[in-house]
Amino acid sequence: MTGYALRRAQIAVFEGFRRTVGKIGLRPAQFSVMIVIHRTPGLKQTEVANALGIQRTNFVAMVNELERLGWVERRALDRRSHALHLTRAGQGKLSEAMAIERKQEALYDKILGPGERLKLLDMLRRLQVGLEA
Amino acid sequence: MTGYALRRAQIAVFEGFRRTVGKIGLRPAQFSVMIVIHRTPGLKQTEVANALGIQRTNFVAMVNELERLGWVERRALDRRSHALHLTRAGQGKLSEAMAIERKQEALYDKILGPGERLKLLDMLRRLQVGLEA
DNA sequence: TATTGTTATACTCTATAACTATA
DNA sequence: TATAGTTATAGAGTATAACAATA
Repeated sequence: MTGYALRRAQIAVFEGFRRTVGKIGLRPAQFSVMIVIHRTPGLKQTEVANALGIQRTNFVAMVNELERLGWVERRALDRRSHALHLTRAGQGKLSEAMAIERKQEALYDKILGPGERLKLLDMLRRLQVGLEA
Repeated sequence: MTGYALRRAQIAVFEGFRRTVGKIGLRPAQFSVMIVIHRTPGLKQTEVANALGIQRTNFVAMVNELERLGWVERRALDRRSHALHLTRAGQGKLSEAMAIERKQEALYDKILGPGERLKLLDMLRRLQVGLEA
């Protein structure tokens, strides 16, 4: 029941994401990656992947694509590890995306009623952390 | 942000499902299908698929497998449509699964605090319905 | 003509094993 | 010996197009 409700709501929200933020060429996972790199530039690939619950093995292709798109760059830390940074184009793209996303969040606020969205985020976070512990 | 929180919580809850209900051989989607058939026996394939947001084209293989497992049966309504019913074995399997799932829901209750789980379900439902409208 | 079920197919996401090179 | 990144690969889940049989 809880799992089903979560799944359906997540699908609906992701669908909204694709219709809005998606228009400028960003998928949900790419958006999350760029936000982490923006907030903590210089993290290693594996660190970014771990922070997002992505396996480092699947993360390689993602970084390849973001690099190909010119939004992210790998900088050698030593001869086996790469630090991730947003390029100037990546910063711009992320700003665009966040502006669109803010409108979506405002929509969720409207649907749920005043203050309820923050309450929802808190419950989701507690549920996730409580289960992963 | 909301999408990300939803996704992470959903993954955590599904992971819990697989570790518990999954032990008796049911995946989340199969569980949801069997619940719908249990609540409204005799629905056509397409009706069950629609109720769950599954495309009828992808639903064929799911019903095939549930039939092969002996939990669901197709009964001809006319010469082109099938009504879906749980077999006796399917009823038993679903009862087992629901008993395990109830324990999981109790865990979510404990993690979230008294009454909060119902509040969460209500918000998720309103968000989903609000977005699909 | 529209509906129901179906097949084929492709694409994304995710999971595992194994490898290279470096620390 | 452990770590970081990588490749290859397989399995879910999901999406579209096209079709046959039937209403």
